[in-house]
Amino acid sequence: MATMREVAKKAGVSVATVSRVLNSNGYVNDETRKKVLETMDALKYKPNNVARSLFKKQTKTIGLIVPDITNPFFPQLARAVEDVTNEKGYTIILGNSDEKPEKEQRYLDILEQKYVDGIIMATNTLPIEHIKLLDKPIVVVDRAIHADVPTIVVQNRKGAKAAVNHLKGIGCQRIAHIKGPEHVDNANERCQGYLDIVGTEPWFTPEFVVDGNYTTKESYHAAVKLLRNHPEIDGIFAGNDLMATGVLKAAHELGISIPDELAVIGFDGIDMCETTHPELSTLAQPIYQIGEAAAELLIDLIEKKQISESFKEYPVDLIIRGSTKRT
Amino acid sequence: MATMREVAKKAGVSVATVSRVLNSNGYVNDETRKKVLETMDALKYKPNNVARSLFKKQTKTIGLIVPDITNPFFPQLARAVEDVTNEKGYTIILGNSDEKPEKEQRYLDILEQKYVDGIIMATNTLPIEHIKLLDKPIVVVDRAIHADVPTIVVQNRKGAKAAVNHLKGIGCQRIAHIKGPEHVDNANERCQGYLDIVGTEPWFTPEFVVDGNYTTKESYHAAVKLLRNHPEIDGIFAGNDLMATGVLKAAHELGISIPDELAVIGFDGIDMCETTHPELSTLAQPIYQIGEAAAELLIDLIEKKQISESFKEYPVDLIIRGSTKRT
DNA sequence: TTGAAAGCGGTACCAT
DNA sequence: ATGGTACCGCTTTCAA
Repeated sequence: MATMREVAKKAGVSVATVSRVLNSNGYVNDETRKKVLETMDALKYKPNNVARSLFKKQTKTIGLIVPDITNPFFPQLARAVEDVTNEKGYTIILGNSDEKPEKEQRYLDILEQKYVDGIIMATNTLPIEHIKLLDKPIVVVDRAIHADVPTIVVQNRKGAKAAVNHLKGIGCQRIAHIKGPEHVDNANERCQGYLDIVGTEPWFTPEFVVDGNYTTKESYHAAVKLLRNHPEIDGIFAGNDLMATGVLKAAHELGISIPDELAVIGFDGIDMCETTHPELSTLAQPIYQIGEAAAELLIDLIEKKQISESFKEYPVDLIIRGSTKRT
Repeated sequence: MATMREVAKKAGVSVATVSRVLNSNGYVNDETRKKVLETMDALKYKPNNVARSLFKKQTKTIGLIVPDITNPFFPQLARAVEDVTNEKGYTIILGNSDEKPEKEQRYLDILEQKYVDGIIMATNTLPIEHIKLLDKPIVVVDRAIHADVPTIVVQNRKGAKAAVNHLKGIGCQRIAHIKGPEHVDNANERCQGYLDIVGTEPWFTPEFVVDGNYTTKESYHAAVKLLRNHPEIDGIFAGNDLMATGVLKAAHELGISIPDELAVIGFDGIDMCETTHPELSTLAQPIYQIGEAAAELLIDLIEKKQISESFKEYPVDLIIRGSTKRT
């Protein structure tokens, strides 16, 4: 790879001049510029961004840490982040944390050493102090961890209430909840929303809340057990769509018809909702928008622009599909 | 952020010494080392990887370019790549190309300027010369583009044949194919495999091959039309699982029962196969393994290790599930 | 065992 | 309009 010095030498100018034409700032004679440009071409010169970053102290790179890119929620988010940041010349480093604080911390350290310009992170297992130690802009998505940290989330509790109310509205009498992981805030909030609505009903029992760990498989097993023990259950609100598909599977297997015997609703609004049969009702998060908003906020933070609001809570949207559409 | 100079100064040694303890090479007195280590701690010193990269000419970063991370095949692949490379101290930059040559080329340029150590790429729209111009290790996955480029793929044609033979085996008499994008090699190979088996059957007509562009939605529309025009079709081989779910939807909507009236099989083996109802038969690629193999190959290339084989073609695995399980 | 100093490939200030 | 040069933070000879 040719360096600036080589270009300068061959073109018979100084590196300063080459730098000027490269960045088109400062004065440079048209003749000279032309010659330099030609030499760059001839030498197939490409600027070395590492050197540039060293001086400028900015890498035009941002870190994106998600629990697991394999969970369909996150690719959509990542895509939005990439689209927005890429547009502005940034590139993203992707990391999976598996919700493990050590992995998160490790990535944070690495990203810091790589001098990324900012970080977008979906987590809440990490102590807030560690995040504050970072002297880089950071935006947290999906899970609010602290008022001081710029955050993009959705109205989990409100959405959960809407979900359960919808189930009640179509006539469900016994509504159960498949809950996400204990240590994940949004799982607890959604569970809380569920409890807000049915927690005081005479029929309610804590047995109606079972753990599905945000995965299809665990939800499936939990649902089979639940539905066997409690055939009276006629509505299930799953903490996310992945778990809702697990419920669908369980119902199919037990010969329970959906939505008539059992209505099912999820949360998230991932693409998969439309590929199940029946299609899955859900509380759709504006996933792409969240990613966009996070990316835009982060870039504003990086570029030290005026920040209008560093905490955004998006509403979620009740989407009624076959799994809760009774005739 | 503290720099090496600050550490050196505070510890009363030279930067060279600090560098030595940092990289544990060269001689350094135990006393001195201890003092340096302490000062590093006190100053919360973290080495600046940009500076280090500039000198070493390696960034411990690799680029991963996929068509669209939103397509469920790629997160699984990305995850494998991340797991393997991260283990060896690398970090990944993710890029979406949308199968557009300009975007691919743009990313290649950016990655080159960022001095990534190597690139893994799923594409075949890019002219081979452009790839060869790159003086960095590169591994191509999912789509073979040229014998000279290290590649990890699967036996598409063979797998497609197995899929169609399976359909025939369960008694399908009229088998159609939903095809992926024209410009994607593996889509053509799978189509070719289909034609190998049924192309010469007396009933075969080109109308039985329709385009689904590897997406659920387009496949759905194509399938609806196809099944309306040709009610005699009793088996469909879709070029990927996403399109197969589109077929499932179409069949449900048209009141065609699966698998008895219509058997459906996909290709890829993404997780989603198990969440549909009935579950989707498929030719499963060892997606995670492919990612691992690509990552390992790339790292060997980067570290200039002996390469045993630079072209690997994995077999695919016929997984029979409800969508082709006739009683 | 330690330090001085020359880079790595750019940027930007200060002269001219 | 152009050139000389110090410097970004680290690594690695070469001497001492």
